Amino acid sequence: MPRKHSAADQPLRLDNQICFAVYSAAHAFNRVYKPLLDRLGLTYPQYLVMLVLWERDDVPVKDIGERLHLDSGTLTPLLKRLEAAHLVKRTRSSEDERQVLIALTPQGQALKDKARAVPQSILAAADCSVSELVAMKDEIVALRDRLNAVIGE
Amino acid sequence: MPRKHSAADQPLRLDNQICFAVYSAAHAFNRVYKPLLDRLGLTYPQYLVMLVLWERDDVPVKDIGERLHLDSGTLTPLLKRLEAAHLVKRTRSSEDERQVLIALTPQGQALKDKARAVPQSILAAADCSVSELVAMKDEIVALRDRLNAVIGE
DNA sequence: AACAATTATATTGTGCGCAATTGAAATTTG
DNA sequence: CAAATTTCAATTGCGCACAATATAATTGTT
Repeated sequence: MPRKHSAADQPLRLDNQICFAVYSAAHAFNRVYKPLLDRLGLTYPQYLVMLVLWERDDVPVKDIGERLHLDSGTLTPLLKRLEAAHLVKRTRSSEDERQVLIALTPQGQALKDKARAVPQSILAAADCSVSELVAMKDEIVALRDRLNAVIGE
Repeated sequence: MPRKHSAADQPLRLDNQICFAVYSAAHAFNRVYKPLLDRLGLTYPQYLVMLVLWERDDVPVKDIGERLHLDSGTLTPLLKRLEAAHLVKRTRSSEDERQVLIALTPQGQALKDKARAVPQSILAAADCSVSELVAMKDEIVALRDRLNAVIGE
């Protein structure tokens, strides 16, 4: 008897690819964030860096990179733009001259208050319960970590 | 009595953000795909375009853009690179001179065979069952579509 | 101490991704 | 049918993202 077509039957179909689901969801998030972050004067990757710094300040570039899985090629120019916007200060560590420590300016600290409205707006846009989102987040993180394990880190 | 800290308590913590889970998962996929797609001479976005074309050929740029949620600013140069690689041909439609139709070359068609190994490798890297992946994919697509609904499309 | 290996950041080059604008072709409207 | 509007692709400019390389500082080894 004839079977229905399933994902396993047509692995090259775009709509069967979880990677495209993730890819397009990331872009959708970006588009939802854009107007919210425009008010803060931040791009989405800059917002991620600020989230890291709002948790802990005065950290080397490397720590931010490990947290966000980004390298210096991405972070150096991004951090220079944040410095130009007077949100962070970049200073070479005196203990280890190789390191550049990133500290928040008073404006950078103050921006955290304006940022508190952002997660609420995102939650509203996602249009589902917090517990559902947390469950999905945990699944996606677990998948991400398995993928990262393959490429060795 | 004291409560445990939950995601809802600390909405600005990086690890509580589903958007970062999605963002970092997309990058993880990219890194897993890279060595596989290098053998095909494709980047990941180029691979997505080829997936669309392998399903249906000879389509206007706009159709590809709608399928992948990408605009001409992204697609025009990407398609020119695919043309330079002799994988597609770009021709203005005679019926509607505004449209540029994208057709696969014989090499572009032939590349599909080499691409069949890719999804298997990704499945292995994801290290979980097909049914789990399909379930996650459907959840992520549903979330993406709710986000897209908010920004109006 | 001298040398080699490692580490942290910076730089260069390529390819997205998207906003804003342009220009040409098609459609709608008066 | 002519003018206004809409549509499609291309272009420009900016900001990631990452590979590859460079440079300087630190650490490890003999």
